[in-house]
Amino acid sequence: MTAITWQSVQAEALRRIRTREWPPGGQIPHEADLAEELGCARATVNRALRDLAESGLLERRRKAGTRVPLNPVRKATLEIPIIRLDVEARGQAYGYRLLARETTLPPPDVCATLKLQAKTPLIRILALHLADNTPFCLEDRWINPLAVPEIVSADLTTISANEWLVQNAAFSRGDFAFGATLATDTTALRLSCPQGAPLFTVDRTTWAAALPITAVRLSYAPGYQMRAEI
Amino acid sequence: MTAITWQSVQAEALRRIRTREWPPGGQIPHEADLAEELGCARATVNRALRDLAESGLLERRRKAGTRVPLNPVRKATLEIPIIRLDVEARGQAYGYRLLARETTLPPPDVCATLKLQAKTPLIRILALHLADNTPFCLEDRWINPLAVPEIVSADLTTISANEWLVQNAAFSRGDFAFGATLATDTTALRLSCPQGAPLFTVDRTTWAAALPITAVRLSYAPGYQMRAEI
DNA sequence: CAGTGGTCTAGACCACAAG
DNA sequence: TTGTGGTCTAGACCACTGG
Repeated sequence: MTAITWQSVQAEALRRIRTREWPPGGQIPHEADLAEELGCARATVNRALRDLAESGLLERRRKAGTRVPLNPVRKATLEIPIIRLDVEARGQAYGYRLLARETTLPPPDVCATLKLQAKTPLIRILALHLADNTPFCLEDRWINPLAVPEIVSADLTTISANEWLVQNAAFSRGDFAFGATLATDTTALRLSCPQGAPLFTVDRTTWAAALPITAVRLSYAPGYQMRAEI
Repeated sequence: MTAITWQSVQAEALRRIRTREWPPGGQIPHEADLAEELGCARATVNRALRDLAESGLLERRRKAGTRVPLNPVRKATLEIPIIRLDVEARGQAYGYRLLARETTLPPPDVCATLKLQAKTPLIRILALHLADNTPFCLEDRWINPLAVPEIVSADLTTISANEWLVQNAAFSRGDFAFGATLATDTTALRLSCPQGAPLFTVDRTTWAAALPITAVRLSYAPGYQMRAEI
């Protein structure tokens, strides 16, 4: 008969935060006290409060205790699916077209983001993702063949580099930067959109430990929105 | 003498996923088996695998067991600070200017996102956030006074609505949509940027249970990037 | 129906950091 | 130094869901 779950403890904690029974900037009781008050084990309280701390609603420090932050930095979770699934989730038919593939020396900015010597040849991929036969997203990618040697023999005309890498190059770390850019003339042509249209872009870099795997810029067709919840 | 932590179990699990010792699409051993193999308690294995499942690297289902997903949907964590802290974290001086404040009937699209009757008057705020005295972000906000009555007497000339709401209106749910828009003439004027510049925008709606609190569009000055890690 | 993950407990020890 | 959260354990029961 365990009516008390960590979720119920969490809900009660949330209530106290919202009602300011636990005021912003203030300490809250120790885990042990709360456990006794609520009639459950300390581990249960720990689970509830740790979870709140991970979403930014509490700050916990050993010895210092737990407090309600004055300026909570909320954490939203962003789901990063492969592009094909993103399209299919919208109920549209996915299409893919490889526009270019070459092995060449990367420009300085790509070297910098990947922290590579300028003389390392990389594989460059240019590809278009389609939704219901209209351009959805333009993929401009650089791949480090030293990190994923199998890529050189991969057939990237039927499967996108995006998807191939997700399935074949487990990475340990990735950086994302979201921004807005103008459609240049060539980009506009490829995305079938007006020149000068505002494009939502994602710059992403992935690493296997210290070894850079790939850097990619995804330029989404006008109107695209990336969603998240909190 | 507990040399085995849930982090070490997680690292071992990650290794097996990366080396394909646990292949994509395949089942992995039960928690109990793993616990025995690794010489720790099942709770420790549970903590490690649950955490991996939360980042999308494993799929767990009662009775069905745990498997490595074929197309992992990775989860990135976005930190959403109040704008002032965002500016200050860049080492810039924060500034704020209230451009307009009125109580009026919202346009249909705002009613729709907030799921309100068209005849509900809302508070509209237009404000500019500055970094080192240059425009950083334009805030166009609608607030439901029924959700936060105290707002009507708040002095929003010195503290931004952004900050005031974070501190005074604990919300339970929020939606985000990130996109790119063109700077219109008036927006360009306010952000001191060329007309037609690409702007990174965030549309955010927050709720207290079923009660809509606020809808806001943040338009960032050209060049702004939002970052995340995985 | 039965196997798997989900969770709770009571107790213990430990790591960290504030004072 | 010492209080606080972080974690592990061993065992137990439960909830969900696949077969």
